[in-house]
Amino acid sequence: MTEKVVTRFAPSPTGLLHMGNYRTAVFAYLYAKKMGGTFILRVEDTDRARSRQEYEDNIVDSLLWLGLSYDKRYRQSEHVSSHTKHLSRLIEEGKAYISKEEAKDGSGVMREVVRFKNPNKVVMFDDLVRGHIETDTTDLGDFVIAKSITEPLFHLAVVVDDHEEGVTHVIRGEDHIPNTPRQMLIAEALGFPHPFYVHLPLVLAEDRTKLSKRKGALPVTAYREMGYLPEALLNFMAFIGWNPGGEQEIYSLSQLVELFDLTKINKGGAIMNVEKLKWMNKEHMRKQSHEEHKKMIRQYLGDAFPDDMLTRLVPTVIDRINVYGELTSIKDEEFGFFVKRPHTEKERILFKDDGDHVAYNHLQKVKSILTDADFSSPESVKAAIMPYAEEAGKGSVLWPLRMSLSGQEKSIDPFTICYVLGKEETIRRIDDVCHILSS
RNA sequence: GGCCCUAUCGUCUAUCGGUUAGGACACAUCCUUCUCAAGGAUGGAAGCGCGGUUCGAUUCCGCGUAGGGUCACCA
Repeated sequence: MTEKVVTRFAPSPTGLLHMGNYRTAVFAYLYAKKMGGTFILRVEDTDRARSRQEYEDNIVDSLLWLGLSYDKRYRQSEHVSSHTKHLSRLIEEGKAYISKEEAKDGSGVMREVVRFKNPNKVVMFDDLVRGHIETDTTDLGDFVIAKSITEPLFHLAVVVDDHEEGVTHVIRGEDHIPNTPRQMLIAEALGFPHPFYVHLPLVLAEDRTKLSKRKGALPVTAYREMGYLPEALLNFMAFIGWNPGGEQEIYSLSQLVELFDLTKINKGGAIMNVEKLKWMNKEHMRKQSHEEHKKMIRQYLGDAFPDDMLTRLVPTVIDRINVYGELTSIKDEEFGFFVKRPHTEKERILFKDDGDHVAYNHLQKVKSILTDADFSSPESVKAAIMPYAEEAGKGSVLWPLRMSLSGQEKSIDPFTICYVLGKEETIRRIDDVCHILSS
């Protein structure tokens, strides 16, 4: 019988976390769920001076938004008494000692810190993605594991917590590889068995260095604010450094859980490509229902659009954006004319060298066709108009029609515009333009 | 600099010794089209170098090269 898998995501609440950070959470979650195990969120707040509640809140928000629900959540500071207990034992057994030395803050005052007594040995472990790694710990020296008996530091806290929570797989970024030997030394001194180590390749910025805030990495909540779908972001993050094989790329969270396989994790770091993320977002948008589309679009378009008009407009909007947030900048230009009648000068209505009367006659004819036309879909409108347009010249008919309705040189096709506007408004706009042309 | 890790198209990747080295994003061209999108088709584009092992290496090993990570009383 194999042991039940327990993984954890252990961020410190000292800032807003970016995709590189959450990507480790994605892998830890996927593996735990795949194995029917437990996923723990441990907030590493041992640096009490830098830890902030708002950052912790942001971490929780982000995780839940992504769909990475944890089975347990706690703060490392809640376990200090346990850290202290094990630390005392280490000191009693001579495996750690209190050292009086000058504070590193430059104040010159003498302070006591707790150092681990390094046995100076070679430690080795078999990383589940990188294979065998061994390090001579001699050059690590007697490293500090606590500021005082009641103020444990990272390495000690991690080792004690992972053991007490029964963590079986430590899944983290490869920047933690150098920390692993220290933590193994502490675990051995405490008599704890070693968990499996899984060091993930790093998420890189454009310059191939570790992604970081100062290189422009955004907190994941910023992607939410930009109108990305959590499923898309999750899918994207799962595919940085991992691939199930095969050619499908769009997967839901539950499918990812089903497919996840630790042995298929890559070793090399990967640059995150925003263009691909946008494409993936569009693919996930396409999987949403009409109601979901409408709800999201309404958030960005506001109340200016009557409900029935918005319903008709939804498919076109979805077609034209990759991310909902794009609507913020294009809504007036691309969709504003639906709710605000365009004001168009005579010259812009004319197609190429056509004269006023040509456009006027075409519009009158189209108007009479549309008066009896079926407006139930863009296709039905198109079916009504096209025979005449084919006969009279498509540009000469369709350009003035589209300009009359939208006032835009570049816009959605005229049939869809008619359909969205509805018969009454369509005819009203044609009349307005005919009025201008005949004056 | 010490220690550690990594190496297939511009980018993300497939290949578990034998393939015309496949896919996706991006890009280009064409089709569609009154315009702009969307969509469809096509195309260019890769195994870091040198040695081994092997009948055969992108794949296994070594060396080199390049890149990255890490060296706190942060995590």
